[in-house]
Amino acid sequence: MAEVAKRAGVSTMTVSRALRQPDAVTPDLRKRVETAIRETGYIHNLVASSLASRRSGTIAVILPTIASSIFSDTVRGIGGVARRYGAQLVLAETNYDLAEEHRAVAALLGRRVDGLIVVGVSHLPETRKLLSQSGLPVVETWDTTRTPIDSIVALSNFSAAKAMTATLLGLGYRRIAFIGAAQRDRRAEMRRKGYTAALLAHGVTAPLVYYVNDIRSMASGVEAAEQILRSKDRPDAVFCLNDVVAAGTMFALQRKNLSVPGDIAVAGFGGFDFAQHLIPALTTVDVHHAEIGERAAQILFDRISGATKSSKREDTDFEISIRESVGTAAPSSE
Amino acid sequence: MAEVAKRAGVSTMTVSRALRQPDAVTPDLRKRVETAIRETGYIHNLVASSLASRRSGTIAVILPTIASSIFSDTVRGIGGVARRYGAQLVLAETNYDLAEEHRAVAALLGRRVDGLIVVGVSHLPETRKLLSQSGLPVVETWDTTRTPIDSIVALSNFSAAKAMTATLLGLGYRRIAFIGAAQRDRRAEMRRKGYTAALLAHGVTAPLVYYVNDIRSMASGVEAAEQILRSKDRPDAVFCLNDVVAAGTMFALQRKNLSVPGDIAVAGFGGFDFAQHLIPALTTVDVHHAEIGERAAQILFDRISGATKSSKREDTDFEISIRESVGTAAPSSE
DNA sequence: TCGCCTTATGTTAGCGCTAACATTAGAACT
DNA sequence: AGTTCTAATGTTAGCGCTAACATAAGGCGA
Repeated sequence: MAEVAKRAGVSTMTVSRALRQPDAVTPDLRKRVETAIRETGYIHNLVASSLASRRSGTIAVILPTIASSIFSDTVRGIGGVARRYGAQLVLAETNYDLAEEHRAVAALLGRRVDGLIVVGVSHLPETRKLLSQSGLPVVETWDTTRTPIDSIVALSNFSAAKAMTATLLGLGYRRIAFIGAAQRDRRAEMRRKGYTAALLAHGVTAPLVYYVNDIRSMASGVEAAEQILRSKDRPDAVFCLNDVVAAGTMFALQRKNLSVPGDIAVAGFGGFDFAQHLIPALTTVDVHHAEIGERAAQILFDRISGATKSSKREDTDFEISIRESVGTAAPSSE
Repeated sequence: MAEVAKRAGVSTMTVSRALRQPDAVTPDLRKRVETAIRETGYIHNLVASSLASRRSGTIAVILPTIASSIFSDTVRGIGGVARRYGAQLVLAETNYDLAEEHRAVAALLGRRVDGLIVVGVSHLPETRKLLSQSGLPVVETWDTTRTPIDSIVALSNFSAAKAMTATLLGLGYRRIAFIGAAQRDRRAEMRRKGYTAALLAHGVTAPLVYYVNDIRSMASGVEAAEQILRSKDRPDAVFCLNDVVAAGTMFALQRKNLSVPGDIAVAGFGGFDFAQHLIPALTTVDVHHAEIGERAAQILFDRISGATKSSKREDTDFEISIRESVGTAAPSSE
């Protein structure tokens, strides 16, 4: 930087300003600085800049997985807003593991990110402590709680799953199974509870719940289908914790010569792009992925810039999209 | 850090060492430092650490998209190796845009990453310059070239596509169409060329190429199917530049009442996890995604640690997986 | 024309850590 | 016991920037 300054005949401070707030520098000088930068091939050292300014221009996004497009639209939403604010995203993957989440949070705080967007509200106590003590803005997403760490863009997995289950009941399905996550995952668990609640509200007291190990992979649908077929009293509908598993289950059932929705209806959760294209088109709970990301990012940058002082809560909607994978249940023999 | 040092009764240097190379400190002191860290809630400032040590412990991964799981297994492969080396990943998405790639590279060099893994070998001249002048280890992947910037984990999109096309020809298909990318994308382009080369080698001089806009989305398959149906002499097979588009095309064709592979065969590229689960199971060029990531990361860390001095080239394999979406062409009337 | 205000640029002193060297204590030998 | 070596810890001097203040230069009204 010193060399650029010398070449442009200015102080390093002017170079710094030309880089960070071009408007604060006379056009003439700015041009000279830019020329000098080009000639020397200088690259602004953002590490030193972060240390001196105590702002890294970086925000952290912590999510369970980057596989299967589950959260990629949320990231896209965040990315769009981040670009407007000239911030860079650092993604960390936790693989649905709270200990890994803790490690990621610690590392990112060490890198002095300006704020964090986290998927989920379930964290280790020490992670919560770390985040709240850091004083940084934090936005939790994709789940709901009465005690967020800071701000939250909430989605009620419970209500959404309950609504889908109620819809299936309304269509005449009676033996509705739920495919949940064997691994600990609060969002999957809330969906299961929403499912159970809808059944109970309808007087059905015997939920049929099966679990799969890897909720990111369609292969789990094969597992699910096998469990379903082994059960003595076959369900007439299956509601899966997400669209990936639902698609896998739907295809696996068809491979076992069951017709969907003729013999068994299938519904998913998430409203992923691919769901509408499958044959049969997958019924799902449509969640506004990108919007969640955008709103979370907006809240975060409002806090970072100081425009907002207090934590904020926003709720997001969902829609039940009934497609071909769900029909109307034949009048049952009950 | 000064406070931690005082509390533990040591110098800051000892704290630094306890943090960075625990083995270089007496167990007794180490324990005292760890206690002090816990009591004070101290978080190691990696920004200052990076500045002082000139190493950030961070590597950049630059990819076209994080959507649709196209590169997520590659990232997973990189991540596994990075963890072993205690490095953190910073992901940047370019949306298949070289100007965005340039911006990402500039920003990441500014953050003084220790090395970069890039998808693709096609870059703006200034990006190439930036990367080679940086002196940092760079590993290009997922494509091949005789003039890599530094190291490369190569995959011949040309040969792979050629092999798939030859296989289809071998199965009796004669009017094979190719679905390519409307946007500029070297990997897609090389696949198209491989397709054309195979046709030519077989005496077919009239390639049938269609283009879709968004190669990350199954919706593009609908576009593709429409174009195919509009063509006056319908193809008997379609080879798509990737599995996502192939799946979309396959379903869209079926919705237009064509049977796959009865009326038309469909093949994809990539060997994504979901391909085998679809109905019909999707024929594809199987690429070892995770392996590409692992090998690229291994090369990168060998360079970063100084174990390797010179750039390295590794080639990766592919396999043709014929599945249900491709059968045997009925003896044609030609 | 003078002083006052505004805006553009420069100066100084760190940001919080670690490289490199200096020191010290202890072990191992004669 | 004295010497030499080794390993553990401490000291000093930055890493490359920018915050905060200081200064200089121009603009404007009276």
